[in-house]
Amino acid sequence: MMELELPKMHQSQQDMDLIDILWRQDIDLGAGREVFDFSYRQKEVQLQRQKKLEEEKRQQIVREQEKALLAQLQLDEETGEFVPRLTPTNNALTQANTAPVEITQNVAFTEEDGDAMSFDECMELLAETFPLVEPAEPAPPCLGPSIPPCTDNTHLMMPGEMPMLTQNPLMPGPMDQTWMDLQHCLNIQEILDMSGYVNTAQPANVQESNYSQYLPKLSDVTTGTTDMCPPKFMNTYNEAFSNVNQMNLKTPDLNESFGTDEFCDIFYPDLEPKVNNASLPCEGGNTDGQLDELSNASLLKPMDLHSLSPGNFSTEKNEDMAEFPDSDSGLSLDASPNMSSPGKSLHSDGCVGFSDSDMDELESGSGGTESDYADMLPLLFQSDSPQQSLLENSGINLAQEDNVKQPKTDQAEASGYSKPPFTKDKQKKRSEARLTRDEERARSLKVPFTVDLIINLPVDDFNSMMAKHQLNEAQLALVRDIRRRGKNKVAAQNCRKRKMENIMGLEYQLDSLKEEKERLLKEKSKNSSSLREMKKQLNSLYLEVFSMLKDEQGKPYSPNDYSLQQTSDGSVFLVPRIKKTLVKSN
DNA sequence: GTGATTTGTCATGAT
DNA sequence: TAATCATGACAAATC
Repeated sequence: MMELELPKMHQSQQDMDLIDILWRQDIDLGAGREVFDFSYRQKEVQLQRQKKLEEEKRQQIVREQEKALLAQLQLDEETGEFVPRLTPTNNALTQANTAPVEITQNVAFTEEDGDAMSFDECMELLAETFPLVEPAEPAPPCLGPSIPPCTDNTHLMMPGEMPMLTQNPLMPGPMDQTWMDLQHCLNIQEILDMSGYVNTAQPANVQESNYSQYLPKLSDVTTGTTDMCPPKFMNTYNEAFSNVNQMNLKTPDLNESFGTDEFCDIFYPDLEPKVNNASLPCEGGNTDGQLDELSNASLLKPMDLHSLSPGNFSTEKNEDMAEFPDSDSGLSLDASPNMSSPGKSLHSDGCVGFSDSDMDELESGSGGTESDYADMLPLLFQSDSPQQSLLENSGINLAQEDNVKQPKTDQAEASGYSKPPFTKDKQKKRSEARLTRDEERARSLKVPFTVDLIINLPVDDFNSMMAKHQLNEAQLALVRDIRRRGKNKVAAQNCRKRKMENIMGLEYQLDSLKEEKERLLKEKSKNSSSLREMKKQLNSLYLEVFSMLKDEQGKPYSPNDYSLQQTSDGSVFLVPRIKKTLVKSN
C-alpha cells in the first residue's frame, strides 16, 4: 500500500507545484489562488514566505556582486563609462557577473565595433522594448528627469532598479497601432529571410502557397471559356506538336520553340487557374482526358488493332500483297487494319494511297474494337472448319465490311480532310513492310490466322483459337512471337505518346514556374523597398524616442551609449551600452 | 555520306 | 505462373 500511495503523494506534490506556478503566472490576470484549489491556500502562504526570503537573499547576493564588480571597474572619465580594470581576474569576474547582460547585448557589441546600431539592432530593440508605441502620436515623453542615469555598471540596470518606461507617468498613451506596424515590419524581414525568396530554398512551398494568387492573371490571355478544344486550338496544337516532334525531346529546344505565353495559351487556355491544385493538364488523368483527346484527334493516333480482318492466305493473294505493300498493317498505329489486310486490299481498290488521317477516320467510324470483334469472332468459332474455310469466310466478311466503310473513306478523301504527309506515308509503308514479314512467315508456316487476329484477340479467345487448330511448335512459336511483337509495338507507341505528353506537361510546368519566379521577384523588390522605407521610419522613431529621454541634468541620452530593452513582462528599460567596452577590452 | 527522326523489336521489370 | 504492360536500348529505314 505504501508503495502505491507514495507515488500518488509525489504526484500530488507535483500537481500542487504546477498549480502554484500557473497561479503565479496568472496573478497579473487576476486569477485567485482559489481558482485552482482551496486546499492549497495554506501551502501558498508558506510558499510566499519562502519566496520572500529567497528574494531577499537573492537581492542581497546581487548587491554584494555589484559592489564587488564596481570595485573592479573604473570610471572612464572621457566616455563616462565604467570600464573594467585590465587584470585577468577582474576580466574573468566581470564576464561572470555580467553574463546575463552579455546575452542580450553580445550581438550588438561584438558584431559591430562601430558606435552606431544597425537597423536590425534597432528593430530588435524596439520590437522588444516598445511593444506599445504610436509614432503618429506626439513624440513620446522620455524618461523623466527623475530617472537617474545608470551608473551601476556592475549589473547595469536591473529591472528592479532601472527606470521603467511603461510605468512612467509621462509615457504616452497607447501606441499599439504604430508598433504593431513596426513589428509587422520586423515580421516581414523575418519572413523574407526565412522564406528564401532569393535562393528559392523552399520553392515547392512557395509555389503551392502562392500559386493561386498569380495564376488567375494568366487567364487574361485566355481566348475563351470553352471546355472543348476549338478548331483553332486543334490546329495550333498540331503545329506545336509537330514542332515538339522535331525537337528531339530536348528541353532547351522546347523552351525556345514554345514561348511561355504561347505555350500556355495554346495548349491550356482554360486550365490555367487550376494549376495550383497541382493537377496539370498533362499529368495523370487530365493528360488522358485532354491531351490524349487532342493527340488522338489529330496527332498520335493510337493504334487501333482491334479492327480485325482475317485475310486470305492463298497464294494468288500473296501476289496481290506484293503489289500493295501497304496492305498488311493491322498493327500499326498509322495503318488501318480495316484497309490493310490482304483480303481488304483485294476488295478495296483505290485505297492504297489513303493517308493516315483517312485511316483514322475510318477507324473512328467503324465502331472500334467491339464491332470488329463481332465480325471477327463468328468467323473463328462458328465452325471448326479447316483453315481454308475460315479464310474464305474472312474474305467474305471483309468484302462486306469494305462496302460499308468505303463511302466514308471516299468522303474523307474528297473533303481533303487530311493530306497524307510524305514522311508518314513512308513510315507507314515501312511499318507495313515489317508487318508483312510476319505475315510472310506466318504464310510460310501455314499459320491459319491473320496477324491482326493473332495480336488482337483476347487471351482467352486466342487460346481457344489455338486449341482448335493443331499447330506444330514452329507455328506456335511464330504465333506467339507475332502476338508478343504486336502487343509490344502498341505498348511502345503508347509509351512514346505518354513520353511526349509528359514532356509537354513539364514544359507547361516550366513556363508556369518561370512566370511565378518573375512574379515573386517583383514582389520581393516591392517588399524590399517597403521594408527600407519602414526601416527609415523606424530609425527616425527610435532616435526621436531617444531625443526625448533626459537624464537628471536634462541632457538627452545618446543612442550610442544607451539602448532600450524590453523585458519579458513588457517593461522597457534604458540600458547603458557599457558591455561594448567590456567586449572590446577582451 | 551523315545526322536526325521514326518505328519496330528485344530485354527486363512491374502489374 | 502466365499474360500483359511499361520502358530503356538498340537497330533499321527514311529523310
